[in-house]
Amino acid sequence: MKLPPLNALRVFLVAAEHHSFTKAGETLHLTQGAVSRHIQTLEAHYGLPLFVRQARGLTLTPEGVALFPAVRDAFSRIEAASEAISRRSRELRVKASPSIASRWVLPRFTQFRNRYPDLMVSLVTVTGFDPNFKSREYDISFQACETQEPGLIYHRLRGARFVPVASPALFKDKPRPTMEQFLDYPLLHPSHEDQFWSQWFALSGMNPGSSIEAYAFDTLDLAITAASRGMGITLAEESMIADDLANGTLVQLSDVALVTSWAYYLIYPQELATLPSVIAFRDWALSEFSDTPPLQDTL
Amino acid sequence: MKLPPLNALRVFLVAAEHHSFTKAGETLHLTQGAVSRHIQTLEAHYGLPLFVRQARGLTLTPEGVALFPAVRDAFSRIEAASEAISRRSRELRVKASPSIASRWVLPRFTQFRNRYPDLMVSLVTVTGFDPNFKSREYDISFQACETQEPGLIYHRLRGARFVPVASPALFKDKPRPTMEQFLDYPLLHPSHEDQFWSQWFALSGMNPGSSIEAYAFDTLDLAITAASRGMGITLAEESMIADDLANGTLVQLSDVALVTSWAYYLIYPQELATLPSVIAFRDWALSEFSDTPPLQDTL
DNA sequence: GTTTACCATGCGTAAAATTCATGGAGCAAT
DNA sequence: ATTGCTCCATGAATTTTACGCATGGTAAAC
Repeated sequence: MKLPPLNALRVFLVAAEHHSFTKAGETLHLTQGAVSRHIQTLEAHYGLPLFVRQARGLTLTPEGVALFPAVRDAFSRIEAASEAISRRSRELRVKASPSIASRWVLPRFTQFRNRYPDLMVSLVTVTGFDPNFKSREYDISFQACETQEPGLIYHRLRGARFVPVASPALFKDKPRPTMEQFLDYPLLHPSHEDQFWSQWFALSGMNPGSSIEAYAFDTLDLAITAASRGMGITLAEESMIADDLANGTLVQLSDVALVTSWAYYLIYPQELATLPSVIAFRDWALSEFSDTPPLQDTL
Repeated sequence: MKLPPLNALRVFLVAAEHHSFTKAGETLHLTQGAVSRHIQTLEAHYGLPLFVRQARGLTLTPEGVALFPAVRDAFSRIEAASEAISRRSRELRVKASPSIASRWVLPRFTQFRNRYPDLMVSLVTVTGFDPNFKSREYDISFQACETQEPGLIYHRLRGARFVPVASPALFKDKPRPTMEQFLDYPLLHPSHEDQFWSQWFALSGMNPGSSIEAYAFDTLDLAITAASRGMGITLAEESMIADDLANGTLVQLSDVALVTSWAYYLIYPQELATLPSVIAFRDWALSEFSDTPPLQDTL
């Protein structure tokens, strides 16, 4: 394959569009002389003239006419593909469950955006997990999970640890309840399915019986919000309540923590592992969210 | 329109095809280091990697995969168009009537081919004249004509002048015939239609009567060939018999020349006027065939 | 451990692109 | 004709870029 000088072709294209070397030079931020030389190079390559130079204006020779649409199409094809792939490097869609989104990601999100102002980061909070990223609705996902799918890269962030918390207003002037006194208050369940409270009591050596008066919530986030409004005592994932404990909205009622068998992971498809946006977000998330020092990346 | 560095794109294409910078370098007659730098340039332009470098071999990132077909298609489009237009500059189809072809063009043709060995010149000897070159079967034409069509460029070569010639063998030991004795020999007509002999005799002040014993031929060439074989006396166009007179195959029997109202022209379409092959052939033909010094080209 | 086969990179040089300044050709208006 | 204007072409100098060379590093294979 013997291609003509490609940069000269680019100049040819612009010159042919403008019917002027001078205007082409302005468009390309070149002098008129440089344009002239590029065209000469191209004409020498083909051994024939591409433009008819007249004092009144520039016209294409039949060969120039034949060349023009091919060059235009070829370059617009390259341009389109380039645009497509460079957009992928500037956009990042992060998926998180509502709880993780509002309690983990959002509080720290502006920090990330400030560090990478050119990156268009969006937060997707679909519930349910598309395990193979087949829907392509997001690029990287915060996810609590136990199994690993092939083709995906998993970075463990931290194990989930649940501790009992409540609003200090719940107790008014009374002293904080001991473990045994928890049952005097409404127990808020952060899940409809998992029996977090039963497991936690078992861990503490208690058996409060099966009839625990309680409200159950859809998400961990909602249970925490309810607790912070004084509705009762809930089990909250430690990493989600740092702010609330710090500003006194919630108080931790015990050091006994229920450690579940699953952990939170940051997950993304292997084929996105080379994207700078994915790499940047991963590195940031690991340093922010992990409970262990950053590991050597397996990549 | 902001295009990526085009030469780097070319290198990317070859490297992607070979899955190797080293092999790409060999193909492109570059060192491996130069290829590496081109790819770096391209990756810096996009801000993302296009190749995954492994010790075992090179693979494309998803972005590289997306870019590859676009670049391949774009360059092959340019290549096809380039091939089409540069072929036009290397080929030239010359049209001439059989007489002009065999008596004018062919004897001098090798001279032209030797001067432009890269040019593929072919001689087309269709009879009949496609006045607007619409059939596109030939690029430039030798043609005797009186009228001019718009869109075509005409270069006058020479007027047609007919003189009587015959083979010296026709007269054996007898002296060459005078004008009045021509009728003792067969008169060969170079045309079925035109009454060249009647016009020539009229020019000479003779009236031989309407019943001239004669053979008529389809072309000027055939009549000359017949005369050179001793079949009789013919009227021959001067420029066609230079060789025969020089080597004694034919002898000229009179200085009286019949000058017709038409002339021979070299004709080609205006849109081919910029082709180097057309220009080269035109200049050569004018210097070889013209009976006047070269004119300033009107183009 | 050693070799091998890659790609990356610092540095010096060669080549190419670009600018600047100037010249020349065709056209239009005076 | 003459002048002025608008383009493109071009010689020379300069800046920029590409390239080769030699070397270094890394991961797999022997």
